[in-house]
Amino acid sequence: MGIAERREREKQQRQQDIIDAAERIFFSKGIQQATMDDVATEAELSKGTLYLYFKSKDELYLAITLRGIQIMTELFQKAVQKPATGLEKAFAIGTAFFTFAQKYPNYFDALSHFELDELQFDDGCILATECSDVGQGALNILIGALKQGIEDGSIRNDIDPVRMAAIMWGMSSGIIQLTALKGKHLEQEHGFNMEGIVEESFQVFRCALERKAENE
Amino acid sequence: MGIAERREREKQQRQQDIIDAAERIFFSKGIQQATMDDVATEAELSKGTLYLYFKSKDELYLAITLRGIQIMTELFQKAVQKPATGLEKAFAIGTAFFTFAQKYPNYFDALSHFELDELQFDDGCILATECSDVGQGALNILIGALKQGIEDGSIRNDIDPVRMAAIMWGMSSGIIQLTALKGKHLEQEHGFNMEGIVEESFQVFRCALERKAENE
DNA sequence: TCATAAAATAACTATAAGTCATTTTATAGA
DNA sequence: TCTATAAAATGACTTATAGTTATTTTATGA
Repeated sequence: MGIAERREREKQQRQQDIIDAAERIFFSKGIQQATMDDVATEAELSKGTLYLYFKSKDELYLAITLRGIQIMTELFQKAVQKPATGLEKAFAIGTAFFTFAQKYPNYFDALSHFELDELQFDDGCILATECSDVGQGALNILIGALKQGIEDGSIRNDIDPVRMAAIMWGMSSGIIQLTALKGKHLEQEHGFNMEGIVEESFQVFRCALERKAENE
Repeated sequence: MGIAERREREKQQRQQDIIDAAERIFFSKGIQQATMDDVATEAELSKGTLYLYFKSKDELYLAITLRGIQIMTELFQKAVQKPATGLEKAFAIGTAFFTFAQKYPNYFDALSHFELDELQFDDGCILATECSDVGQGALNILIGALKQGIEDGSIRNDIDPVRMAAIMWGMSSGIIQLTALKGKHLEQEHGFNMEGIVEESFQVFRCALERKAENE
């Protein structure tokens, strides 16, 4: 049944086209200001058609969020390719996270809002579940790096990798939100550059992860 | 002019009453679901009257946010009363921050959203400015503690207190968002308790703040 | 060529934020 | 006490926009 397959492909393509249009509108005007009519016009479709593909405006934004999380996860996967030790991998992931936030601020923003408002989506929302799952996959990469580090001796062995990954995740998110959102303000008011903040944050993590001296 | 003063007092009181009503509505239904008509009914006023006191729904929510930030700042002020050293004060502030988030989750939620969406308010918005200012005051308490710690020798002297305060602020916010929002989920899925996460986060900070051994 | 199903449309409804002409209330002066 | 005026409050109204649905268009297979 080649036709059925083609139609399915076209349907998928149309869905992606709608997300493309929604991205352009949402990212340029801001989600609050953007309307579904805007998106429909941008996608060269009627508004009703949008609702054939997405249940609501929130769900359409969630589709964009998922894209962001997927991109981030891919960056994490690439980041752990080269480094040898677990510690180095952990820092490579950290760097990738900051790079992601800088390169795709709109996706990072979407991610932040998702994490803050995740509970508002019910369990039936497939896209929300997928966002959670893919996000968990990203976290698993970090957990894996920490585990490896404990084994290869580059990371202290008195930490629980899952707990520490959660902590690093939360802390990194917080730092990036700070730098990404208030970066310019902090630079102007306090005169310190954001890369320095990020660098210093890494020092904090290094201190927490590295094996303590034997004489302690 | 005793009458003018009384009227001013009454006006202030009414404003507070509206915020009270809005809190009950917003906190129970959620901001998205709550309507200004709901608030008006709860406040036993007409909707038009609400708009005599607040320019918009967002601004009304900002008034609630400000309350939260003020409460948090007061907790910080109390927290630094007892401890002697700067390091102890810093940790007392950290504890106060976590306590605040646990005791007033709705205020913490408001604070998180404010930090994430702060830029959407223009400079003319007095309430937004006030939130920023009071929030800066809270941060200044932490900065002061770090400065004192550097002087009294309880905190290593190779850090910049302002930068480190910003980092600790960002990281703490991130951790609390993680524990406050996903706490139950993490407990069920991964079986670790939130207090442990918070405790371990403190260890990370301790490691970053304490003076290194002399032999390094 | 026609019947059918899938896809798309656009006019429609519903909801809720925000406004404004009007009414009510409180106060100061006659 | 009565009245003019200003402040405060009202609620019906406007506007904006998310979401729905009856209808139309298009593609497919017999």
